Amino acid sequence: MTVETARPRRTRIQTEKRELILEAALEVFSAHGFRGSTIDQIAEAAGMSKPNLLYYFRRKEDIHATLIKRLLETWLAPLRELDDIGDPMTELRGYIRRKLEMARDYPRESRLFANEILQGAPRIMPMLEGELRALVDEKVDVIRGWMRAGGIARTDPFHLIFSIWATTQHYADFDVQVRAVLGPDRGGEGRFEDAARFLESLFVKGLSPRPD
Amino acid sequence: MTVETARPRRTRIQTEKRELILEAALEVFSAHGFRGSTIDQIAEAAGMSKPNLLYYFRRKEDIHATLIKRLLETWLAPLRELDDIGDPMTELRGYIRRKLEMARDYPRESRLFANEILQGAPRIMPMLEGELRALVDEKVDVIRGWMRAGGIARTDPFHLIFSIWATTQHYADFDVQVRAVLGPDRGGEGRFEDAARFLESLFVKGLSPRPD
DNA sequence: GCAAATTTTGACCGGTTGGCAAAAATTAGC
DNA sequence: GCTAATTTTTGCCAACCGGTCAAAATTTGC
Repeated sequence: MTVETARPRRTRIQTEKRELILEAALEVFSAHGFRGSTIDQIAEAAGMSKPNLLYYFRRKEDIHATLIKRLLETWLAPLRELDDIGDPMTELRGYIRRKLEMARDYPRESRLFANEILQGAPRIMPMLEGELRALVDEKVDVIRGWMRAGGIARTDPFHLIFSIWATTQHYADFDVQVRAVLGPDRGGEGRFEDAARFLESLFVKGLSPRPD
Repeated sequence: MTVETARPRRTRIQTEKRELILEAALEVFSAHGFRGSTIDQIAEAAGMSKPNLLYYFRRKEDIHATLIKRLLETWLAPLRELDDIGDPMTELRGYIRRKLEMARDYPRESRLFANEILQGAPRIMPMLEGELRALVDEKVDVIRGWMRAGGIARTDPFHLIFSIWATTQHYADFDVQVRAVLGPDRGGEGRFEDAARFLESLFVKGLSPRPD
């Protein structure tokens, strides 16, 4: 028995306007959280009136839900790519770099997610306990395999994943703090490369097998 | 020229009730953010009526501001303790442990702070650019000294501090995600010790000088 | 170019929210 | 025990917020 996902035939205008609204909503929600954002704000950011916006999304919740659902796809992609075959250390470095690139290129998505988790994940709890947990369990097994094979040091794979999430997403979620502390970007290749270099060396050295 | 901080002589009841309100407000604000929280919620959590609460704090903003100001004191304390004298690696391990203990013992404060930063730090920007930045600069110098002396590996001290903040606060701010992924606490010494052990080994190994 | 479908607008509504004011109740000082 | 100061309650209001509705404007299919 399959669930009918009644494909909602959309007109050209509907497709365009919905996209416009989602873009505006991402901007607003990521900056003020769900309750902190008003439909009026989103409507104004999208350049339309509130009732007009509500013609495309009947509820504020619907916009948010659509945004979150879409975000999760991109969000878990890097972890999904963590591959069994291939050199462990190279795989992990790749994962860290991809996560860091996401924090740089999609900071609003990161903050939207952070907002949701901070408030107790009221709308995505099932996904955390289901899809996310299953995926992490799967990748933890991969990492454990690497540890047994001596490719990386034996540590807690769960907390390893947490620490990669934390350090990379920090640059999106705590961006204003990072900027305030570092001051105006002083030339060079910029913060991103500095952060990438630091994290790479921290994790590579920190996880190298039998160092003494 | 000193700024007169007109000491507001308080009665016994005022002292007690204000404390009660702040405790309730911390609970509410940290869970729902500033805009997501209502005075009514806080009043109910404090066991009093809304107008009664407003007798002690004339505005919602005032409660929040008081909370934030108080939080910052405790928040920066661990970093202030980072001491020049003493073994570098021991100092850093101590700092990591203290930050992790704070995430465990004061998760609400951590989330209050995270909420504030996430929303662009509208109320504490000056403090970030002033007090916090100065303190970090000072400690960065200490760390640089250690690096020159060969006590720890040469890496970017700013990003080192960021990564310690990120990894430790993660356990408070993203608590629900950590719980969802790890599942019900399965015996043993618990998550806290696991996290402490992992982070300690990651940073100690990752920062040890000339490993090869 | 015309009818039907779609999109946009403006007016509105009920509930919530932050905050005020004044009176009533309580407490503190003597 | 009486008075003045403090605390609490009741009642309220104006602004805001999510959402509805019906009519007007526009676009689409032919």
